[in-house]
Amino acid sequence: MSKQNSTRPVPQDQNKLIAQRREKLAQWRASGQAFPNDFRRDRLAAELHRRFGNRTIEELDEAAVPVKVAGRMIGKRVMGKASFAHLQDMSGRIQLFLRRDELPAEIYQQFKSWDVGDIIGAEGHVYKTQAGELSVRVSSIRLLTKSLRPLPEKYHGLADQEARYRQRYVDLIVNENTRRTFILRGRIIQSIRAAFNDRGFLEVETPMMQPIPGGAAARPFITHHNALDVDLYLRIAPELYLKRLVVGGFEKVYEINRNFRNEGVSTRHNPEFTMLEFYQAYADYHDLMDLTEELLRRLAAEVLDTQQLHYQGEDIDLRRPFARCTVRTAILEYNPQLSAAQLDDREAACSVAQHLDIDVQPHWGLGKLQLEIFEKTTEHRLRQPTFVTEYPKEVSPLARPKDGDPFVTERFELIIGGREIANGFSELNDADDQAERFRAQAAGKEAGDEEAMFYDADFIRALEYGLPPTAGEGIGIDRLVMLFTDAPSIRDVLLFPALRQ
RNA sequence: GGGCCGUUAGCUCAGCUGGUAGAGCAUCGGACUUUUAAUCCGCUGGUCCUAGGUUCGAACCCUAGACGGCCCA
Repeated sequence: MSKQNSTRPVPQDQNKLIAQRREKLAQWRASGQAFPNDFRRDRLAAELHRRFGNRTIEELDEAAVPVKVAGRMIGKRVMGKASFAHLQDMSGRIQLFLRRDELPAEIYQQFKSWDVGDIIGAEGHVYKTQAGELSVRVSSIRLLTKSLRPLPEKYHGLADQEARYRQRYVDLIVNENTRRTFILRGRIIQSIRAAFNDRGFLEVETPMMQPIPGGAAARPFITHHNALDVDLYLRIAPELYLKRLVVGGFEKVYEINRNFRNEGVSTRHNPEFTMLEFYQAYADYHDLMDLTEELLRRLAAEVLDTQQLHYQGEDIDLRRPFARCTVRTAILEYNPQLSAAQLDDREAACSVAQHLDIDVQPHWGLGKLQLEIFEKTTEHRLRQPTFVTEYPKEVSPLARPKDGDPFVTERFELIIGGREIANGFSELNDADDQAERFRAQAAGKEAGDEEAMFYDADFIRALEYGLPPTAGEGIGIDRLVMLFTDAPSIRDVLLFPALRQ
């Protein structure tokens, strides 16, 4: 296909197929209103299958239930004086059965000239064919919208990845699996809302445009507000605003919305992606791990009707208790050649990292080195659901230090299929400690670390009013949907993934 | 940012060692009153991603670029 001119006007009648359809539309226009909007359907395809699918031919003939259906004609088989067509609506497909002699004069001739892809409305009664397929036996039928462009071939559908992403509307028309993925995505989000509402959480919305981007280590997008004449950042996380709400007394809050990170695109990264974040006062990271485990089981049961997932050829069982280990013990378990002493000494860890081809930066401390070693050697090997805990304080500037071991924090990540699904921790609610951590981050930024955090004075002020002991967590919705829909790329779970123009 | 692969009819794809491009489906015309990848007969349909270059001659070889896929950073 032509890639460069997607924003330029395309020449009309650029090929014969479109020209033929335009000619049909021109004739249709000449005969009256070509785009009528007064047809009302009273059934969806799935409803017909559900209610009448197991009735016999005789029962259906006897009842002769009148129905009106509408949708896109996705198949058409003309056999002379009788025809079959398939109509696709939001819920599924239903076959139409038409006989010339049962339709008003001329209508059957018109129907024969309509094209696969046209939007039609049909009225008739519920019927079952000799082959046993539930159908609507049509007594009248109308063309509601002429389709000017031919659909992809019915058997192979649309296979070209680029076309599927750029023209998602076509992908959705012809690829059942694509429809299924996005229906499932909607259900997952619906179930998440239900789960949090049931637990007494309040759904909130916090700024997407922030004067100080915070809550994560990432490069932000910058935009400008003309009237106020200020630069604003698209948020990289809602975290600092949600914690302000807990200070305000909303002790259980959650938000499902978009985050933006100005980084590369890959099968796991899109510049805008959807995140669930939630905060619960009077809880700690252990409580959140328990909650997360229950949440995933509930979602799977509600949405997939099973707790055994199949992801890219791998079985992932949510029924078994999720494994729990620390960053340090996980590294040692998966790297038997390493000793604890090598992980606990900066010079030794630095040498280990360099041998792993990690591009070690001089300002990295032991905590950052441990994290890099973990990500390089261990994370991708954690296939079954695993909570990895006790991330170093150095790489967790918003997390509460662990009592008795202040080198690490009360933080965890949930890894499934080698990928981070969730990240949560007991929140740092010591305003002075947080101010100190922000200063360290700001110093890192000065030194050239583009992902380091800004000092957010208002957030410190909020903490000074008192944040109750709180735990908070973020769950990447896109990655969760990938897992549940067996999608190899994040682009497969985004309706309109980011692509070059 | 790097490596590998890809881009040919509306769609899915062939196209050998460089000799002027093919199939299936769809479309169009015809037949057909229970088909469902309907069937049968006949006919259409091309910016071979773009721009240069090599060559008597380029879909094919070379260079640069665009877009996409996968992997790595």
